[in-house]
Amino acid sequence: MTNNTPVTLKFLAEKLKMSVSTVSKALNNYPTINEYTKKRVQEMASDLHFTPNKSAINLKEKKSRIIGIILPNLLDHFFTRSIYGVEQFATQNGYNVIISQSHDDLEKEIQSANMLLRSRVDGLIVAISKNTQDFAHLDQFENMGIPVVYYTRNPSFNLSCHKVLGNTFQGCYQATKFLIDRGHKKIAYLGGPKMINFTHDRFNGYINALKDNQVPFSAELVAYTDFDKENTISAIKNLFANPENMPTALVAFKEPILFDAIKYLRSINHPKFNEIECIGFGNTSFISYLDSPPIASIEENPESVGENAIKLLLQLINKEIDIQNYQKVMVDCKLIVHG
Amino acid sequence: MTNNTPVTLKFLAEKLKMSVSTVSKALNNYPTINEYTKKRVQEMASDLHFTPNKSAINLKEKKSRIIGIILPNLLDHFFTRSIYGVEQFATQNGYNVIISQSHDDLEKEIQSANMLLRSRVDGLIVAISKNTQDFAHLDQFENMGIPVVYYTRNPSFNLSCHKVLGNTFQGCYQATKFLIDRGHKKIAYLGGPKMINFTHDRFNGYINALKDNQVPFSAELVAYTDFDKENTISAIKNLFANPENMPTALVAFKEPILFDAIKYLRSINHPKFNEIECIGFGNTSFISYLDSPPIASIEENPESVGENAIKLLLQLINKEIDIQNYQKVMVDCKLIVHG
DNA sequence: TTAGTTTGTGTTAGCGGTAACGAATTTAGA
DNA sequence: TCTAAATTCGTTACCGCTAACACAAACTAA
Repeated sequence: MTNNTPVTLKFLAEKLKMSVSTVSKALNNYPTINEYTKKRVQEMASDLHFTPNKSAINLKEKKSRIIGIILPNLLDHFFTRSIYGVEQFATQNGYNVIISQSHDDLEKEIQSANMLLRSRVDGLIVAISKNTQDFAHLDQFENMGIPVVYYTRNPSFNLSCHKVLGNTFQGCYQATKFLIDRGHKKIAYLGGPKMINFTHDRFNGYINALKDNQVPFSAELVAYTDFDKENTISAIKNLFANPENMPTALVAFKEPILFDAIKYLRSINHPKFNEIECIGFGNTSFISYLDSPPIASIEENPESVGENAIKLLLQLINKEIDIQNYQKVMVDCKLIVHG
Repeated sequence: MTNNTPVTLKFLAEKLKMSVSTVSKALNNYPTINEYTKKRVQEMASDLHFTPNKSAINLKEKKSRIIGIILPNLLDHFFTRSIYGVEQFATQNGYNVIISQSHDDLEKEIQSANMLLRSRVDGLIVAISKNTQDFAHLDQFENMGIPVVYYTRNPSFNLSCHKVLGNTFQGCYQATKFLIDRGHKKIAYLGGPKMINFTHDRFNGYINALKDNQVPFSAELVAYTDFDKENTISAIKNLFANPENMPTALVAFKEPILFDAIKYLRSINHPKFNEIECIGFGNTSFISYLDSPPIASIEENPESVGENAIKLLLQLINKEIDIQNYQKVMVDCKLIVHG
């Protein structure tokens, strides 16, 4: 059943004994084409399963109607959920999406960027790898007039770029405030890698909530970890080291890390384990299966982050916003209290 | 910093006072071009950040070096892990990957297929939606000479297609055998939606393990559910309804569903709860956080499934295997016994 | 009747590359 | 010294599609 002659406009034109341009215009519903002619062409096209060649159109139109996304990985539900928001809105507006994972590796991120550049994407949405310090591979896009929107993970020091972020300050503030309102005075904070930009914002949310509610800050109650379990455990050990200053609550920068912490605390039979109340960023669906679940989750609304990123990107593509007029969009978090 | 004149071959040629073809051949390292000329061209190209336009190349070459993937969704770790296998091998061979989610919706699957067809992907890897009965939108590809490999979810009745599957029969057999070897005689089986093709294979694995080990089969110990929690609970109620025929072990078709089952059994304070041993398909990372974890997991090796799919696809693209010579590849599961 | 409009279709150039073919220059062999 | 064979680069057609422009036929108005 394999056709050897591809069905092109030219092929249709020959079959119909018309010119290619008439066929093209008929298929694109040009007003200058006779209705009867349009019908004939469109019928022939569907009979022969004509599929326009996107490469040819891209070449001619100088746009691809493709949006590129670069993100660290697809195993993190934050990212997969954010893609959902991007895809929805992109598809509605006639754009397709190419997703590329960097696996948090700068080299792979550069490869992905170059690939997407060659593919002449109309715009790029990117969450940078944790090692990205140099941005030459991403700056190329703007140099070619292709807008770039950084989302979530972004070059924090750089103001000359478009950003869409979760309002992680507000999320952490709200969580801390919630714990204070429940009577906690010793609230520990377990932060993430200091290279990732939101780490600092979250800490500020924590600090500000303490201040605004006259809860004294103690440096002993703050520790940092990364995505490694061992480091998390040693951070937790430090937080719970001083019997005079024992935390009764914990805010963690990411839920799986919080689960490691909870698991450890239980494994050592912490005397007041049942009284410790925890909150982490994420709102993982697995929480319902845990025996000692966090009291609440900070829902980061990844779909909304993704949707805001693509909305901004499309405005930039359509020149509704000047590419040099750098935007910063914040998406609020929501505290989900678990039954 | 935005360049208004795009850097094309023509532009380079004018700068260098050479012809486009010389520039093209120099960049592609043709042996007929003088070494010194090549050096000049390549330096100029990198100075001006020349990026070849993929659309133009695709149009000329009649291939895109893009592989399309259609899958139900990215929230299921089986699929995201399988993508990893595909991407790795595709990238190594100079192919890029476009991922498109169907969200288990036939209409979206058709849209994705048409989009990928217009993009002239060189090959397609697809896990069909649970509602896909008609395959016209996928058959188009083969009609145009573009190979399609079905993976995991595939049209079970159709032999005229390429398939790469997890050996779900073997996985379920092994799990059942493991439980038998641990002395269980009453092993319940919780199956998935009957429309999904692997459901039947898994059941056969279960049945055959029983037979081969002279464990009597009881229809009371078999129930089916889908991805809905309520249905899972009512299935579990049925399985544990008869006090004369109470299961001591359980094999479930997917881990999150198994977790729902475990949670329910514990919530009703099942008298022998601690003695019940469970196994599910998946090997979710969350298992380590559970208090009553399954005794083992059936690791489906999604990365390997993905890798086998792309390997087969590339062989088809390269005509190392005839497109009509339909292949079926099985990837074995592995039983992972926990702690 | 003649000129100006309207309507419908064809001609053609160009998007950015590739590569077959031709042509000019240099080198080698007799 | 002269011819044949390399070596190196340019000319050109083409991939599939779009759209500006040209153009012919039919229609309208004066």
